[in-house]
Amino acid sequence: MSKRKALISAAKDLLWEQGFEAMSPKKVMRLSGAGQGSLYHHFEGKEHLASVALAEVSDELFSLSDSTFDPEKPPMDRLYDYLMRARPELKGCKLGRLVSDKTIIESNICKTIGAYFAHIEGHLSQALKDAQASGDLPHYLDTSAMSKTLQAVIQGGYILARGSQNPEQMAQAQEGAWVMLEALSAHNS
Amino acid sequence: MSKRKALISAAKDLLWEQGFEAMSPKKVMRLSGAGQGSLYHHFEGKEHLASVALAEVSDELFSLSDSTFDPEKPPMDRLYDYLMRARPELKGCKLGRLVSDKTIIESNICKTIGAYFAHIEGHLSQALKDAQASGDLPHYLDTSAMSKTLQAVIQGGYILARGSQNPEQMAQAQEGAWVMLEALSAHNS
DNA sequence: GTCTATAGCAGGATAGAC
DNA sequence: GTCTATCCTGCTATAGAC
Repeated sequence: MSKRKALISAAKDLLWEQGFEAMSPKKVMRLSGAGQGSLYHHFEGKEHLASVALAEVSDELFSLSDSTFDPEKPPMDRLYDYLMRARPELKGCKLGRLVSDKTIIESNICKTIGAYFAHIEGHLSQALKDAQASGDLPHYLDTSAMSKTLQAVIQGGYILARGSQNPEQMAQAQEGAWVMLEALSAHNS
Repeated sequence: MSKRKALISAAKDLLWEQGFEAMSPKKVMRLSGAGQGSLYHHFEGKEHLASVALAEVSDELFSLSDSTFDPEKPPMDRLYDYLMRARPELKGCKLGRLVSDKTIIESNICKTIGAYFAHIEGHLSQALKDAQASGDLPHYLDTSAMSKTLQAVIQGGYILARGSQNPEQMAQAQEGAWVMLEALSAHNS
């Protein structure tokens, strides 16, 4: 593996484990086995490296979500699979975890995160509309608002789990969301 | 105002605005008008100061939530008031904002945050149970799971809003949660 | 492309005068 | 209690050899 790839890989790991602030160039170097020279030859600096690493992470998460929201699947299955998927409760969302960082918010990396959120929201919104069209959910529901709500349940579940140091918090947040959705669906039939 | 109080006040502001990592002793000193000596006389160090400051924040948030969840109020009103309360979308929850920080998670401050989450969860859980008792919500709903879900919507709403730099994301996440709850309530009657 | 050496600067804390 | 001076460390980046 080239040093460039090793650096990106190490950065991805550290960004997820420790966040942007804590991802120091030295840690990246140690974890990747590359020296200072390689880092600053391939990247303009820490922020640039993080930007490239997170673009890769974003790609991976896009793929994962596109598979979860496969339009061939019945809409309620898509919603179930998204809501109930096993998640790294205590580590957090690889992108959402970073929004508390000031540098991230003020940089272009923020756009990567926003684009990811918008992508998921689009999938959720579509699934909810499809569920209405197929008669699984009542038409009076505001699918645009609900798509943000369901996405927020996941991002918030990570926060609760980390704050309590208890993975179960995420599991219950997920479960509760599905229960509510299912109840709305049942009432509609 | 004593220097001690000034330091705590400055720390509270900085912790909310910038997080724990970014709250350097120097910034606290500049904002509070106190010198190094005062800081290290009254507190053991940065972490101790943050701990004291966040204990105060926790107290304030406890009071706010106790007022929101006044047991005299009808349960659905309590839930509405909690879910739809205006919030500092882009700044985030004064406590929840900090869970991405490694130092916070590994310190005793984490317990303060966990206790706050548990407090809110208790209020939500009680309100949901009361709503069932009063016939506002169907009994088959899992109130324990749903309380985590609703709390996660708020915490997650902050994440979405910050990641998109768009306050509207929080508003919609809130709105969607209330719409779902209301729909479950209407169906029950 | 990759390395080591070096530099500038800020974070975090201590010492000791007042 | 509060101040200033000082210290050590680690973060971030540059320089220049190989």
